[in-house]
Amino acid sequence: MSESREPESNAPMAKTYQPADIEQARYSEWESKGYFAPRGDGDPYCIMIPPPNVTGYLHMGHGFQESIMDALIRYHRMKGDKTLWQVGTDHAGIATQMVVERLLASEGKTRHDLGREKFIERVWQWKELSGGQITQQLRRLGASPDWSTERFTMDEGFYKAVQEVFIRLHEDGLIYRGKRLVNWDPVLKTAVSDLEVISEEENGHLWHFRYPLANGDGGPDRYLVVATTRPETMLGDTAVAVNPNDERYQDLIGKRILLPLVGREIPIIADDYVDPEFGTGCVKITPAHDFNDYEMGQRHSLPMINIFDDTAHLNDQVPEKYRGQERFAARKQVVADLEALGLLEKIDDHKLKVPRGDRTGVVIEPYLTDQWYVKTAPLAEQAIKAVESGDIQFVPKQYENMYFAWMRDIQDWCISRQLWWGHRIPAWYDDAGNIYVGRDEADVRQKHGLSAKINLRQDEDVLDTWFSSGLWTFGTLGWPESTEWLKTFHPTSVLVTGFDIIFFWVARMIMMTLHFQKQVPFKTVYVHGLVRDSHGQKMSKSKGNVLDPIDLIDGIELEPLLAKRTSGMMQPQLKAKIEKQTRAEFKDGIAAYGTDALRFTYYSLASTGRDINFDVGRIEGFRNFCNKIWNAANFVLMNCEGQPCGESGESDYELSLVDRWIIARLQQAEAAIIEGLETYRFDLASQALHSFVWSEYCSWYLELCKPVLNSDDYSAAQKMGTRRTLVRVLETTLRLAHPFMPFITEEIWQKVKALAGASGDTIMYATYPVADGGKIDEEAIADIEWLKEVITTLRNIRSAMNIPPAKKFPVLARSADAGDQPRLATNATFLIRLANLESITWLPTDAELPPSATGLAGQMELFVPMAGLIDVEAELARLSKEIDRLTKEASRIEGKLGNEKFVANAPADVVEKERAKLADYQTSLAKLQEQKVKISTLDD
RNA sequence: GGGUGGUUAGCUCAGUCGGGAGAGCGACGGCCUUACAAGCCGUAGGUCACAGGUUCGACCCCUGUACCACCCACCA
Repeated sequence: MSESREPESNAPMAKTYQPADIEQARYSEWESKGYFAPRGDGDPYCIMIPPPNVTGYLHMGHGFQESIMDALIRYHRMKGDKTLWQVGTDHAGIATQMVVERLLASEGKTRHDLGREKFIERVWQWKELSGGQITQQLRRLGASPDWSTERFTMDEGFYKAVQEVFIRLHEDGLIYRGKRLVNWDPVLKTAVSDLEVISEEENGHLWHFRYPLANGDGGPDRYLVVATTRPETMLGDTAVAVNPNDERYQDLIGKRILLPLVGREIPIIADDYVDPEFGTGCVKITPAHDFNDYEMGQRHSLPMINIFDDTAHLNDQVPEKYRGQERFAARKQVVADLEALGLLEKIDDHKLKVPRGDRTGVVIEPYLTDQWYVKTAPLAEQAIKAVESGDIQFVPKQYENMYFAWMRDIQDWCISRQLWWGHRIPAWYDDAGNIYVGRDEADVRQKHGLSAKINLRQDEDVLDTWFSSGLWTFGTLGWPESTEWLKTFHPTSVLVTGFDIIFFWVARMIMMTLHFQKQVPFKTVYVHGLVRDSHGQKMSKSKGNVLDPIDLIDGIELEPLLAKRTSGMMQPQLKAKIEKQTRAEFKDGIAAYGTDALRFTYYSLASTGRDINFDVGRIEGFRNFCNKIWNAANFVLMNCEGQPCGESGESDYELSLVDRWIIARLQQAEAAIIEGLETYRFDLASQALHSFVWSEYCSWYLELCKPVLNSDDYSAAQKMGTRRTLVRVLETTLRLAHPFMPFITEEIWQKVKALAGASGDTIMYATYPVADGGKIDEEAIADIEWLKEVITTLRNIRSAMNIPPAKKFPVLARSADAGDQPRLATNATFLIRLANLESITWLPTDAELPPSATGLAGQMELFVPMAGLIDVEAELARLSKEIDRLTKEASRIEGKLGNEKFVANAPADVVEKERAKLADYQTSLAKLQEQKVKISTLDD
């Protein structure tokens, strides 16, 4: 990493592009000068950053997402909008608490050793220590948020907003406390929401047990067979259910089972839920440990026996033998004991969905506890309408279906977490168990007229992290105060996010914001895909395929990269494989590509609605693109510095055909790039920019300038016109490219702005180019396209004939098209230079031709005399190939035109076009065939 | 079980209104040509997943199938 230095506008440009020399220095300058803050009186434009975890680090997904936001922000800032990019971080309750607990574990302690207060202190310390990392990394990406208003979801203001929201929702009857089954993570010892449970299919078993009938009901020789995937829960069974219409069991409904191992008598009940086709048609019912059983238990008023403690070990509701056993140990024991009793009928292999915590990966236990809930139905109704009405639009649109499907079937949201790190729930209990909600204890006492004698204790739990992030768009702008910023920037313009948090975050933000702010939080949701590795694999530590955006910017040697990928692994046995893989893919480590190249790679891959596969080969190509721009600028400066180029508004210049052509192409590029930005097609925008810069400006325009600038045949006015165009198109291109490649564009812009007659302290505030249709000179475009075709044809002959690049040769030309001769005359200099010709001579149509290699450009025939140059065989082969191609094309069109229905039904202009094409091909074919005959005779 | 997206060159992907299949990277051949070898010039490479249908005409519209990815759902 290079040391940062002050940018020097007057210093000559380095020979090659060295991003490390410019990026950090430029960023410091921007930030210190306060360029990122909103300014001016334009239309407000605002993006809220999805707040990354405060103790997190930047990964490829962030890099992608922030790059997209920054492009939008820089584009709108340059357009003159009053632009705010609100930045901040999230306290990320579970994730952060887990990190700190892991730290404690390495010291041999648990959070309980410290106690709540000390533990929270410890988390704050950790936050102060590591909290700056991700925001520093954001800076490395060139992100331009307004750092002066940075927020944190547990800062003072958020604390107030969260309390306010909780209290008001409670007052509105939209928050309630209830005892019911929740998803319980026995490692974290907290409830989690439905979204935090990932169910995946795993191999398991279906155990069939015999449940004998109770003594008075025909037992113990009569029994039912129940099937279960979770034998240990039988200790909490309070019924067996059958389908009411199942003929096999009609006589048993209402009778009783003597539950084995436990000795409890439980009823046989009838319920429609039971599928007679599945298993034996008999289901054991454990209302306290299964969501379906819970509902059935409620329907039939069954007792609910909770047999687990909060770590999923058996409690004293079970026979003594099993108490204290871990759930999977208990499973084995129960099966063994039932088998010993002769009650195990059989064990089948069975695939089942196993619910696991998304953080811990442990099996989630349905567990009966008191929790706080948000009643979501009324909120969801508004949220659905907002999207239906188009007040909020998803890009791409198909995500709206996903959103609707979830919203229409939304469950109440369990918002309490049995954690320590987070917003503590503003509720207090008296000794009688009455609940009071308020800002603090004093507020509660005052509000409810509770004397100091009454003992109050605050709820121990904290709120789900997403509860506070749901307030992000308005909470960051000062709510509940009605601030100027809130009025100016809310609703925000667009939310840029991944599909994975549409339910977690986007949906909840929409509900919360509509309820409290009476506005949508954002007008557009741009949903981007997941960044995967080059083979489409998810990046993960255990796969060892993780790329760090900072490593792509700064580069990294092989050894540190290996160390990074193999350290701190959960599964050390994968180390060797990852090492081998990494060595194979990055035998020389990763080069330093710089931020601009990384960003451009993201844009080029950002088509909508699909994940992106990140290939390091791509970034190299775009680093080369940066170098291309760098060198083009070098060339422009070499030719323009100290020379008149109309920088002071002089008008005594003359624009050539070539100048008018590149200006026209620039307008087209501008239109395409803006279209891409406006429609979130960053791939199309970046492609348009790339091809304009490389394939038009560099490959053709710069080359076409050289003859003008280096020859005495052109007037001062013509030269000035060319220099003026050269530098102004470059300057405009830099502005066009700035949202994508902020650093290199600023660096070069500072050096060319004066020559281009531009001024300003930073390109960030320069106006974004707008296409001017009046500058699209169709004639110039047609002429230069013609010129390119002629040059390409001649280069093609050179290559096919193996004429060395340095060897000049003469060319003869003739044409039936009257326009060709003047075109040729006008552009002869360019032709000679770019095709490296000795001469070019116009022939009358009836002139005698020497034996030549032939090429066609439109109607014009180009001849390269063969004397000493041309390989007859090669030329025959070339002609044959071209004749073949044209013949095929011609016959295809003949077929089409021979079809009466086509001629009758297709639009006239289409038919006419086909006819013209055919005529064209036929003329060309005739010429080539004539040549072929002529050359063949030489062959003998 | 329901739903969404995808299948186009060796790889990664564009493809607008239905009318002669494109880009980048890679490959191959030739060049240290006075901005750039991180470059220049040229070349090759496609049964647009498959099967039907609509149409004068289908990568594109319709139906079905296969495979891949993802989302949702309570079958013990």
